[in-house]
This record gives sequence, structure tokens and C-alpha cells, in this order.
Amino acid sequence: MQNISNIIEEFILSTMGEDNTINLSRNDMAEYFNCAPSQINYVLTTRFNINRGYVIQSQRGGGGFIRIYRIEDFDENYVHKIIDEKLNEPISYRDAMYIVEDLERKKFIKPEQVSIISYALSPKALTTPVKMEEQLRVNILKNILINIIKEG
Amino acid sequence: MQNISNIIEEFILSTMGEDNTINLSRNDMAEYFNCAPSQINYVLTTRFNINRGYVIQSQRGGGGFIRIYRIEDFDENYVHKIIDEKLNEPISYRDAMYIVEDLERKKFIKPEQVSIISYALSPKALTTPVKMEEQLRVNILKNILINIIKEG
DNA sequence: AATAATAAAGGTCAAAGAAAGTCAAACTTT
DNA sequence: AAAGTTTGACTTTCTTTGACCTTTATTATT
Repeated sequence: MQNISNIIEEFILSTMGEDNTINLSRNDMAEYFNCAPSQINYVLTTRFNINRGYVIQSQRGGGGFIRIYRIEDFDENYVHKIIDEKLNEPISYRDAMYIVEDLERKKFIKPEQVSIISYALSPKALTTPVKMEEQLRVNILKNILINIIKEG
Repeated sequence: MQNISNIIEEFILSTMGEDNTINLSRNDMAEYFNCAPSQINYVLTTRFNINRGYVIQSQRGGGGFIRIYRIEDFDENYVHKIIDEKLNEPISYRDAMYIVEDLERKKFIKPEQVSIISYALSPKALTTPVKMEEQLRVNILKNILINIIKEG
């Protein structure tokens, strides 16, 4: 028997529109598939995560929603490769900026954006009482790049 | 289902005139949208607050009204004031973005930069094993603003 | 004309409601 | 045994509602 996670995955894939986007309600989905609401989260984190080229946005409360975006041609995407290969472990400011400047040269990022990124990743911005500056830096840079890809 | 707060927000934005001002009656609005009058206050405090660059004036009693206007102009000191007054303690993603979006409207930050900032400040980017997300957020945003001022 | 009463706004705040998120335990499949 | 899936209790976030409060304008009374 097919497991429910696969069925939900299929459903989402087949329902996703031309625009590579889908909006859904977690509760409605859970009711429709007769499963626990957290099952939906399970499907999202295992099947629609960034490693597979998806980005999730959501909002709670009345009128809440979950929105899934598919990044087109994710596998051939150069930025994707960088995320995979270079942003897997803590990174220094210098190395991070090498990557960013490279992406600027390749026109993935605009000059006005480079400056913002450099301010956000600078040691000054990320000074913490706990030793985690470099880890934070990957998190942030990764999140920036993923979302730039998503924008298309 | 769309929530009513968003609908009311849209309505106000689309009704706001060239002069960046709008006058409305709380009771009439509530009746029109078929909601509690205090719902209007909720929309005002969450969507048309000073962080987003709006000022509210109102009067009670017969002939009472609520007037919303958007502040257009800004000067160098304005940003300093924000840094001084608003970026002194931990801040939520929402409040941070209100500030950023306001600064965009005031042409201090470009739209392409706003998105980068939002990705850098998002809860996803700042998730840490230690509870310091909101503190980090001020650090980063402060550093970004200070450096933009320096550029200018 | 001065004062009192009433009506007409808008304001505040806390409780309830409506989503979604997290996490660990139990269960299944490989 | 390890990996993957399912479930449910608990948490967090955001929105909606309603009861009660304050301010202002208008009307009635002296």
C-alpha cells in the first residue's frame, strides 16, 4: 500500500499550477486526507524542502495558509550548486564574500544587493556572546540565496 | 479564506488619495465590512502604525473621525532616530520589516534591497540553538542601516 | 447663558478562536 | 537495527469579538 505521505506529495505536485506555486490550508488538507495536521508538515519537510528545490512560506491565525514555490530548473541552477557544495558548514566573512562577489560577477546578484549582504554577514552584525558567528553566516547567506533563486 | 484584516487594509490603501490621506468613520467601516468596530482599530495598529510610516489622528463624539496619513519625507536624522529609538532591544521579524518597508517608501532603501534584508532577518535565517533570534535581528538591521547611511 | 443630560463617536483590553509549528513517542517498512 | 512514517499533545502566532471606558457634540432644562 502506498503510504499517505506519497499520496499527499502526488496531490500537491499535480495541483501545482503553471506559476509553480500552490496555496493550501493545512487543516483542510488534513481533513481531506484524513490524517493528522502535522502529517502535512512531515510531507513538506521531507518532500518540499530546499534540497528538492522548494520554498515554503506560511502564516498562522485566521486566514492562515501554507504556500509552496517550486524553483524552476533547480538542479541546473548554479546557485543551487553553491548552496550544496559551499554552504554546508560554518564560513568566514571573507569566504562568504568571495562567493557573493562571484555571484555578482555572474549577474545573480545586483551591486546594491551585495552591499546589503556584506553588512548582514559582517562580523559586527553577527557578534554574539555564544560562539556561532560562522554558523549563523551560512544560515543567513543560504536563506538569501534560496530566496533570490525563488524570485527567479 | 482571506482574513478580513487584509481586506480592510487593501480597501484603505486603494481608497487613499493622492494626498496620502484618508478620512474614515470607524462605525461606518465596521458596518460596511460587517465586523466589530474594534476590528478597525486592529487593522490600524497592525497595518497603519508608525513603523510603517503612517500617522493616525482621530476624534470622538458626534462628527468623530479617523484620519490616516502617510509620511512621505524623511531626512538623515530620521534614520538615526530609528536606530536610536527602535533598535535598542530585541525585535520581532514583523516589526523589523515594518521599519524596513517604511524606509523603502521613503526611498532610503531600494526595493531590491528590501528583499535581501527580509531574507537576512527572517526567522528561518536566524534560527539558533540558543534563544537570541530577536537580539541578532537588531544587530544585523542596525549594522545595515548604519552602513547605508555611511554610503550615502 | 449656564448647566445637566443624552447621544454619538472612537479607544482599550482581554478572552476566545483560528490557523500553523514543534517534537517526541509509537508504529512500519526496509 | 535503521530509516521512514504516523499520531497526538502542546506551543506560538495572528485574528476576531465583545464588554466596558473616555471624549466630544448636541439637546434639554433651569
